[in-house]
Parts: sequence; structure tokens; C-alpha cells
Amino acid sequence: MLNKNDIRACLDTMAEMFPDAHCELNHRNPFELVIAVALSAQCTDALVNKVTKNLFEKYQTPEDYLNVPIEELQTDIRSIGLYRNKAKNIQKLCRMLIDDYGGIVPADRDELTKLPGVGRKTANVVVSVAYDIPAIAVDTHVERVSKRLAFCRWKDSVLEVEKTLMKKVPKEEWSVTHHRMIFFGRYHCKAQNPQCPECPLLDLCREGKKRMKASLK
DNA sequence: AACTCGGGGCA
DNA sequence: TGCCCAGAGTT
Repeated sequence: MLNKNDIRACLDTMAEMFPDAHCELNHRNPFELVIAVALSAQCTDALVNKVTKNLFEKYQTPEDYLNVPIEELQTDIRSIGLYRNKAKNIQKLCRMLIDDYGGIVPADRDELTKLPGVGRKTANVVVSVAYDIPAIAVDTHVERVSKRLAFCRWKDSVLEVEKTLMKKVPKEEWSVTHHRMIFFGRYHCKAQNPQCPECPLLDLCREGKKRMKASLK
């Protein structure tokens, strides 16, 4: 595994490659952020943004989502896929926010995880983006990049990836690190067709060197 | 750890 | 057409 200094060098390079890396699902308030990120599972962020644009004009409060029949909410988010479960989760989530949290999105990762449709990744995004609490949300991009660059072990679980990153990255940089790695993973270190030949991190990348060697044969 | 949900985007 | 997508829940 890479040491702290090498990891820092990688992250600095990612920062140069994507200086404006940010949360593309960022919205005006914690409530809208929870909805947007919960909707984003197994779906592109562009599609989520297309849906939430109209959604957030129509619904502003948890009560608003509960005042329509489930079928109507399903229709409103139909184009993102998995819409039946997600519509059901949103209404249950709104019910819990009202009944258990005074209508306020909790600023606590473990409390957020109790909400339906909110897993560890979504909860980490919400606390870090909406409440400025240090957290590293490990999604498919962060996991893939961490493993290719040997920030962690290849066979690590998602939770182990998160723990390793928290150990090797200064706390005050967790949130930006998450965003940089996502941009790097999405636009450069892509799942199917990584841009290894033109990657500035190739010298430090175990997987990249392996891929380059394999492509020469 | 493996499986399922799912419409849209893209090759 | 076939494959994949800022995951989560269940078994």
C-alpha cells in the first residue's frame, strides 16, 4: 500500500487536474441534499439533477411529499429508475423526519443511516456537504481509484476503504479528498477505459503500470 | 458475499 | 442490443 506521502502527492495531482471538484448534487438545504443523494443510487448525477429541478419546485417540505399519493411521486421521479422503491423511501423518510426528528435533517451520520434509502455513503455526503462535518463518502469511484492506486488493499470492503482513507488523509481534507477522487475516477480513471497512457500518476500506480504492460503485448 | 431493483444514456 | 450508472436493502 502507498504511504501517506505518496497518497498526498496523488491527491495534490488530482487537485491540479480537477481544481473545481465539488459536490454536483449540492442543493440549497440539507433536506434537498438528502433527497437528491438518496435518489442518486445507481443513476447518473445528470439524470438526478434533471429530475430534482422540477421536484424541488413542486415539493419544499416533508409534508409536501406526504400530501400526494405514492403514484404521483413515482411519476415525478420515474426517469431515474428504481423509482418505486425510491418514492416509497422518500415518503417514509419524510414521515420519520416529522415524527422522530422535528422535521430537521439530523447532522449525525448514524442517525441519518436510520432513514430509509440512506446508507453510509449517502449519510457521509450529507454530513460533510450540508453540515461541514469531516467525512469521506466511499462510492464506486472512490473505491476503484483507492484500489488501483493502492491507497488501500485490493480486497478491502467499502468500510475498510473508508477507514484506511481516514487514517492516511488529514481530517480537514476529508471532504475535498472525496470530491477530487470522484472527479478523477469519473473523468480520468474510468471504470471501463482508464486514461493510463496520459495519467500523471502512472509512476505511482500499481494497476496502471500493470495495464500498460499488458497493452504492449 | 451475492443478489435485486430499473429507466435512461451511450457505444 | 448490451452494458453501466455519486447504492441500499435483503437473504
